[in-house]
Order: sequence, then structure tokens, then C-alpha cells
Amino acid sequence: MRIGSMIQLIRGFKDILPGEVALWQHIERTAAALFAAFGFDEIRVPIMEKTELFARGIGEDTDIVEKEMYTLDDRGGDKLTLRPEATASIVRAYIQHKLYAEDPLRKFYTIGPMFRRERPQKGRYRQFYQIDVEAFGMAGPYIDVQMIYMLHLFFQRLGVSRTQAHLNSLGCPVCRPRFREALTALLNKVEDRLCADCRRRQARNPMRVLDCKVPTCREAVADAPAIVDYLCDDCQRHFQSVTENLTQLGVPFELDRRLVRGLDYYTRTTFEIQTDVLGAQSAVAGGGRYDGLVETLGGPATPAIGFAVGFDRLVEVLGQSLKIENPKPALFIAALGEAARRKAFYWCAELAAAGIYVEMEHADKSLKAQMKRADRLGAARVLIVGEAELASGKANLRDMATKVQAEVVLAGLVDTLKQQSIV
RNA sequence: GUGGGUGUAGCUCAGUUGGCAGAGCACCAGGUUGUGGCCCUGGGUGUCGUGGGUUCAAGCCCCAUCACUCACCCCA
Repeated sequence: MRIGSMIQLIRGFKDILPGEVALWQHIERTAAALFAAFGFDEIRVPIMEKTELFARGIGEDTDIVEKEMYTLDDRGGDKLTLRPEATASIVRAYIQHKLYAEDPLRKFYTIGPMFRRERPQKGRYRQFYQIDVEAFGMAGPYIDVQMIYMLHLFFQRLGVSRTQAHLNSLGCPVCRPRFREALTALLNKVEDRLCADCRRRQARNPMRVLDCKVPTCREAVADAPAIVDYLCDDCQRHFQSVTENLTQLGVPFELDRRLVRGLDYYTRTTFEIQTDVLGAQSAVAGGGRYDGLVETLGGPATPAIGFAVGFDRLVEVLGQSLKIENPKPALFIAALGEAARRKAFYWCAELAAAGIYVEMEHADKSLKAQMKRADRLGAARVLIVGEAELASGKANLRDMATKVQAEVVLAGLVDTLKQQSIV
């Protein structure tokens, strides 16, 4: 039966089979409709970029850039990388095409695959999909609120429950150094109680220590300073406004003083939507403000904010509750004998061209077998055509639910069916 | 990258101290020469993940490997 050895898909990659696609499309349509109402335009960017873009954008010291990227040498000598996230590409496109020239306030979204070479586990694939949303040119807190509100509505519309928004502020280049200093001072004091990883983080990215899950570390930094206590006046006001307006809009959230995110570019508002149904991979969406990134990547100083929704994770959360049925044929033509099958084939072609979903059996099967398949496919009606019908010019049209059969004239059949709205 | 668990039919899973490869569901055919669901009868559709080793004999024991899975790490 099997010829040659079986080639399997790449580890951590995934086929999205026909049965699941309807749910994916439902999510996409929900997102597109909602985002359009908030003025976000779809943008499509390549899935490969020069490695340098991600190295500079995401940060050389992040896990993503350090060890998770799929990078290859192009024949011309360039280093290319399969995108591990979409923000850097969108920022690149914003700068490259001077999208700020016409109107500096621009809002985009994109949906597509990302690639990170991590160890796969529940809710974590090496090729995974994100719904990525970005807004440029707005420095004030309203856009932060608007995006979190929109995200909240998105989950609500999809019927996702058991989610919790977590919110924090990471400050800005004015206030962060003061916080860093205070944090480093504390870390130095408790250094001997920290795990090996945290000692490494201590110098390179001390804020990450706050995110560590090792109990002894958590204990050691239990009374570490929180960045929200070190915010400068501007950041303080900004954050205050975000929380007040979210409350006003009825968006439930939780202040999470320890919410630290893994990408270097974040500033001020950061947020994450967490769920308890995905095991350890609790984040189903996350994002934040990145006011310095556009400039870092060679564009004009432009405030910006964005978030990404983990599409696969969302599907997994929804798949447990939301079932979408595949379309059922309006008509099944059960043909008996080659002559009838030939006629059926042309009727099917004509009906399909008119946008009507019809099925028929292509092999020489018994009527019983054909009825069985029609039933399994959920066909509303079955047209039974054999030698006798071809000779008499009339055939039976059976309603599968009521079992009532009516005679129809075969001449001009397609028009008759369409006129009577039978199909 | 590290650790644990699991790989047997399309799916869910049994398989004893090593002794002819199993069940339910699904599928196919027939019962009904041209009428679906229910029922009855028949059919196994399989490289027991893969490659080695031990043994008269391996689904079972040993080694390796791949994949899946859960957790660490990190993130969406």
C-alpha cells in the first residue's frame, strides 16, 4: 500500500485541515469587520526580511534574536530571516514608503505566519499565526485605550470568555534609568538567592528578573521596586489616563506591576490578555507602546503602539466551544448508468457555475450507496436519474428531510430548479 | 536548549509471565436487481513511529532515533 517512505511535516509546523478552516475564516472576518470600524487598514508585508531589521528592531539581547530565528544566507550574501513577529516589518514599510507623508496618523493590521524556533508545546508552534495591529503617530493615551478596547470587543464578539487583561507601564527613556538603578541596587543585595538565569539577566536586562517564575527568585524580589512607582510625571499622567478611560469604557483589567515583556522596544503602556485554558502558554494577545522604534529603524521620531493576537491560541480557545458547520449541498444527483452519469455531470457543471453547491457520485455505485453518501453529506434533495428517467424525460426529486418525492421534467432542468428555488 | 509522559487500524484505545494483531466507532459490500438514517450479515482497511540488538520466538525486553505531548525557558 505504501510506496516509498513517508515524509512528515516539519517539527512544530502544522497543517490547518479543511474542517478547521471555517473557524479560521470566521475569526479573520470578525477581525476585519471590527478593525475597519476603528479605521485600521490591512497591510501585507513579506514573511522574510533582512536579519538586521529584526536584530535592531526587537533587540540583540532578546531570546528571539539570540536563539529563535530561522536565518539563512541568501546567494547574494545577504542574511535573511523568516519573520519572528510583524511589527518590525510594518515599521519598515511605514518608513520605506513614507506612509507618514500623506498623513502621519496611520493605523494598520496584518494577519499571517510568524516563525520562531522554540521547543513546541501546547499553544506554541514554530510556525504560528498572528493578527497584528499597529498605530502610528499618536502620542496621547486615547489610542492606547482605543486599542485595548478594540481587543476587548474582539474577544467579546468571538465569545471568548475566561480571559483577563493585564496592564502595566514600562516608563520611558526619562524614567526608566532611575528605576533600573533602584532595581539593580536591590538585585545586587539578593544576588546569592537568585537562580543562574536571573544572575545572567541581572546585568543584561534586569527587568526580566521580575518575570522569573522560580519561587526563590520571586521571594528574593518580593519587595523589589515596581516601575510604576518610578514613572516620570508625563508617564504617570499617561498611564493614569489609560486606566481611567478603560474603566470608563467598562473594560475589565488588572494592574500587573510585574508584567514585563520580552521585546526591547516597548515603552509606557504594555498589556497582555491571558487565559487559563491553554496550560502554561497563558498569553493569547499582547502588545504595548513603542515610541522609540520608528526612529531606531531610521524613520522620523514617531510614537506608536501595537498588539498581536495569537491566532493559533485563539483557535484553540474557541475550538473548545465554537463549532462551525461546513456547507451542505443543495442537491445531490444520484445517477445510474453511464448515460445518466454523463447528463448529471453537465447539470452539476451548470449549477456550480450558477453558484449552487451540487454533488454527485462519479463511480458506478448502487443507488443505495449513493443515497447513503447524499445523506452523509447532508444534501437537502436528491435527484434520481437512470435509464428509465432518461427515456421518459422525467425524474424523481426527493426531499431528504420529508422523504417526499416530486416528479420533474428533465428538459430545461437547471432552469426549472433555479426558478423554483429548489436549489 | 533541559526534564517527564506517549507512539498499535481513518479515530478512541485494549493487548497478560515474550508465543498466530484485537475492540468500539468510522468505512466498504450485501440483506432490499432503483431509494438514506434504524436493524442484520460479511469485510481489517496494520511496516505495532523508524533503525538496530537480545531471543527458537519481540507490540511487549535493551539501545538509538524521529514525532507527538506536558512542563521549564520564553512568548502570541
